[in-house]
Amino acid sequence: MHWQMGWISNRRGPHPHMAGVTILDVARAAGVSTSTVSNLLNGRTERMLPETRQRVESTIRKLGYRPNRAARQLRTGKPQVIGLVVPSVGNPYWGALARHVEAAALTQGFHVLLCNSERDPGRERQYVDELVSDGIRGIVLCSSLPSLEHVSSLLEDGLRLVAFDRTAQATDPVGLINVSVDNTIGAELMGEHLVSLGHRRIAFVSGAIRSINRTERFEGFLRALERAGIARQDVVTWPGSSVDSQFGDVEAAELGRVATTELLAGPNPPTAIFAVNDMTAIGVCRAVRDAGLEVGQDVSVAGFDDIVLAELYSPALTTVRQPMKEMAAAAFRALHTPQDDDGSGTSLLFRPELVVRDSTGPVAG
Amino acid sequence: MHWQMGWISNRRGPHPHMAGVTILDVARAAGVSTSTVSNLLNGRTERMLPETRQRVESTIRKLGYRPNRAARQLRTGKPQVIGLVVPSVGNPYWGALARHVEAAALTQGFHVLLCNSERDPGRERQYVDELVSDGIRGIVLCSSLPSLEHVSSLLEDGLRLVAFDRTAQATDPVGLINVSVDNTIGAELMGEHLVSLGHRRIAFVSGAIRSINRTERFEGFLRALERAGIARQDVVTWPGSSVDSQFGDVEAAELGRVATTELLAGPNPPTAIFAVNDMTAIGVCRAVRDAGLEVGQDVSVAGFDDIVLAELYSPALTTVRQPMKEMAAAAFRALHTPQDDDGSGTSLLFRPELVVRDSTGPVAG
DNA sequence: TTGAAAGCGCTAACAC
DNA sequence: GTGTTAGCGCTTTCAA
Repeated sequence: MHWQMGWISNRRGPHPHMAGVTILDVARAAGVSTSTVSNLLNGRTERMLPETRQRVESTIRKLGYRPNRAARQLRTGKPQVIGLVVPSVGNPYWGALARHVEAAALTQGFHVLLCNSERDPGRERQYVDELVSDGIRGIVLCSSLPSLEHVSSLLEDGLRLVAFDRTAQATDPVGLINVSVDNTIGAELMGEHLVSLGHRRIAFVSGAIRSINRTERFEGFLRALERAGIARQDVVTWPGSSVDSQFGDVEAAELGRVATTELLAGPNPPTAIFAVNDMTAIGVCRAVRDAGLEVGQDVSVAGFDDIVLAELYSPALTTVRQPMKEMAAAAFRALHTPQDDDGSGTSLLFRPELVVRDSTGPVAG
Repeated sequence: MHWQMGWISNRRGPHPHMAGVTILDVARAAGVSTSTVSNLLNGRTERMLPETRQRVESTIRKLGYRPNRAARQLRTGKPQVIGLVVPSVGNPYWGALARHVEAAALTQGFHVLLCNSERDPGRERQYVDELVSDGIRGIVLCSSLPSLEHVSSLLEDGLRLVAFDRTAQATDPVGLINVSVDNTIGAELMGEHLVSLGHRRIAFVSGAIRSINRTERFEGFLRALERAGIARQDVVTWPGSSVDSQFGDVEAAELGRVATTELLAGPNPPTAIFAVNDMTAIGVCRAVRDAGLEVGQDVSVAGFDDIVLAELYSPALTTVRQPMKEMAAAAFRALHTPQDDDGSGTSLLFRPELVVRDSTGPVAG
C-alpha cells in the first residue's frame, strides 16, 4: 500500500496551483457571480444577457483563466479523460492505434491515459481498476484475455468499455462494445489471393495467443482454400513452441522466424506462408532469407494488419489492411453511446482490404 | 470556447462515482477519523498505534476502498499524472519511448497522459498549456522546436519539464533538463565503423528537421571521417527537398528513399550511406534495392536509434543504439528533482552503442 | 495517538 | 437573468 509520492515541493503556498486564477477571480473581475461564469463555461449561454456574456468572455481571456479539471471532476465525477490499455505501444500496431485514438479524443477535448499491460492479465486488470478509481468512465481495452467477464461488474456500474481488436463472444458481459476488423473476410481475401497465384501448399503461421483473432483468421483462410479445392488437412500449420508464451514487441517476429525455419526444413515445404499478423510475417521473411530463399520469388509471404512497416519492409509486405484511423475513431465514439440501449450494437466490424505488394508472387515454376 | 461534453448520463444520483466508497466510509467502519485513514494512506504510520493501523488497513481491503485522485489533486494541487508529448506514437521510436516512460511512471504510481503533437508547434504548445491547466506539474516533452523559450514562463511557475532527444542549448530556459543520447559520439562510432570497412566515399542523409540532432550527428560523423583523412567537403550530403517539411510516421523513410535515389543516380555514387535515423535508413535501403543494388554488399547503409525494426529489417540494420529504457527512466526521475538546484545538471547524456548487423560490409572490391 | 474542521475550485439546485 | 450556497473526497493544520 503505497500511494504517496508527491513532487518535490516548491516555495509556494500550501496550494500551489499554477496559473492560479479561479472562477471566483473571473466572477469578481467581471462583476458577476460564479454561477454565471460556470453557466457560460458549460454552454448555458441562454441564461444570461448577451452583454453579460461578452463581459465574462473577455474577462476570461484577459485573465487567462482555465478551468481546473480536478475540481470539475470532483464535482461532476466525470473527467475529460479516457483510458487506453494496450499490450505495448512499443509495438507499431498498438502505437498506431494509440495515435489515432488520441487524435479522436482530442477533437472532443478529451485526453488519453496510456497503459501498457505488457500482456500481463493481472496488470491489465489492475489498470482497469485504477482507471475506474481515478473516476475515469470510458476505457478502450485491447485485451489479451479471451474472456472479459472480470470487468462485467464495472460495466454494470456504468463504466463504458470498448474492446478493441476483438469480436463479440457469447460470454461477453452486457454493455461491452467490440471494435474489430472482419478477420474472417480479411483472411479469406488473402487466401483467394494466394490461391490465385497458383499456390497449393500453403502454411498458416501464428502463436496460440490472441486466440480470437487467430481462430477467425484461420477459419477465413481455410474457407478460401477449401473453395479452391485444398482440403483442410492439407493446410500446413505449425504446432507452436515455447516462444509462444512470452510475447512482446519482438516475440511475434521471433515466432514467425522459428516456425518458418522448421517448416522450410521439413519435407515438402510450403510455397506460400500466411502469417497471423505483420510482425510475425516479418519474422517469416527473415527465416526465408536465412534459408537462402527469396521472399516473393521462392516463397510468398503474407501478413495481416498493414502496419507502417509493411510498406517499408523489404520486400514490401502483401497484407490485409485494417482501417485503423476509422476504427480508432469509432472506438472513441462508442465510449459515448448509451449502454442501456437494447444491447444490439455490441460489435462493430470493419471492412478489411487486401494490399498486394512484393512479398507474394506466382508459385515458382 | 467549448469545454463541455460529458458522458451520457446514467441512472444514478447526482454524483455517480463508481465504487463510491470514500475515506469517510472507511473511517466509520474502522471506528477512526478520516485523518487517521488519510495519515495511513500517506505513509504517516508512526502517528498511530499498530493495532489501529491493522484495523484500518483491513477495513480498506474489505471495503475495496481506493482513494479518489481528483479529490486528492484538488486538495494537494498535485495529480499523480505526468504528461508525455511526442510527435507521434505511431512512429516506433516514440512508441518505444512512450512504453518505457509509462513503465517508469508506473513504478511510482504515476499515470501518463499521452499527447501526439504531430510535429505541429502550435499543437505542441497547446498541449503543454492544457496539461498545465489540468494541474499537471511534470511533462516529458519531445519537441520538434529548436527553441523552448515559449515554455520558460511555465518553468518559472514551477513546472517540471524534461526535454527528451535534445541536448542543452545556450538559450534554454532555466530549469529545463535535457535527456539525450550523446549524438556526437554515436555518429563518431559509426563513422569509424564505416571507415574501417574501407569506405571512402560516404554520404550522410537527413532532413533539415530535428536539427539539433542532425547537427550533432553530422559533426560527430565528420570528425571520424576527418581523422581518417577524408575531407569535410568530400562527404556527400543531400540538399533536401520538399518532403522535408511534411514529416510524419512514414515521411522519414520516404526522405531516405528520395535522397538515395538521387545520390545513386549522380556521378560517383557513395559506397556507404549513413542516415540520421533508422526510419530514414529504411528508406535508404529501399532505394538501394530499387536501384538494383544489394544493401551491405554494393552499398552499406547505417542508421541511428536502434528501433525494434532495425533488428527485424532485411537486411538487419547496422545502427547506433540509444539505451531507451534507461533514458526514459532517467527522464521520469528528472521530473522529480528539485529545479532550484544550482542549475548544473541541465543535461543528461547517455552513452550510445554501435550495433553492427548486416546492412554494412566491406567496400565492394 | 487521534479527531474536528476548514477549504481546494467547481457545479447545480434553488432562491431572488 | 443572476446570485447564494452546499458539497464533491480528500489533506492538513490545530486542538484534545
